[in-house]
Amino acid sequence: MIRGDGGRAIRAVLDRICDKWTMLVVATLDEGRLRFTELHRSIPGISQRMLTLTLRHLERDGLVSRTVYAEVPPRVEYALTTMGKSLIQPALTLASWAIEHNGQIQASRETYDDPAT
Amino acid sequence: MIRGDGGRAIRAVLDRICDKWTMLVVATLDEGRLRFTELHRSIPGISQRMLTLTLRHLERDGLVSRTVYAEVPPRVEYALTTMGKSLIQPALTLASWAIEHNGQIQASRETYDDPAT
DNA sequence: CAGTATCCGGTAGGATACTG
DNA sequence: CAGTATCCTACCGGATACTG
Repeated sequence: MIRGDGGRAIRAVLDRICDKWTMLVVATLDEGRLRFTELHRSIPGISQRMLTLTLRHLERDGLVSRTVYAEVPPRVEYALTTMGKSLIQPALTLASWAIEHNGQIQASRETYDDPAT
Repeated sequence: MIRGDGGRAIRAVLDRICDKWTMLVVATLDEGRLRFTELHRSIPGISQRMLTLTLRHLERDGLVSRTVYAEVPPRVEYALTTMGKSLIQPALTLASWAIEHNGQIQASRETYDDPAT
């Protein structure tokens, strides 16, 4: 199935979720709707710029909803849409694989990098 | 789980499979062991350079095995390792999600990009 | 608070040419 | 056949400063 369309299907997802922050933002929002600053605090290391960009992309793709409240000071809340939530399970499947095989991969790298072998 | 370690687990996979060609190479090798040129032909658009790099990374991570036959002209065969094969299922889960939601995402983008709205 | 604007360095990856 | 070696560019993403 992956190669069925010349890789376009799988690439469609990968292009969407494989940047540095998207999965992390989605995973964070899985715990509930959050404001911009709360997200910023919840994701260590992300810059304002990248958080904004990531959220805009997710909003454009319909994975995240953005709600602006007409208050002073302004309040903006982000939440996963139904489609956004549906991404969590496939992502978890992949995450499980990562956790399960991370040790083996690290070991393989050390062997590969070791000039003595 | 995704955020449990600050996103390191999921990022470990993503960093490994999210470059432009890795998943496609893995998926192609799922159909059987192949030589360099066969892979090159099977994956439209990939350059020799990127195919080599991708294969080296996969080999380093222990996902792909490389067998050199002492012949003239040289023959090199690539195949998925057991761990490499184990990546296929999680990848398929993600691919299914992609195929299932691609239409919805495209629609969302068009709405988002339409200045009339 | 929730962004935008600008600058800037590193790197992914394409094109091309060469080799054991 | 199965790669290296180089060059070159686009763009990802960090740092910083400014704003409704």
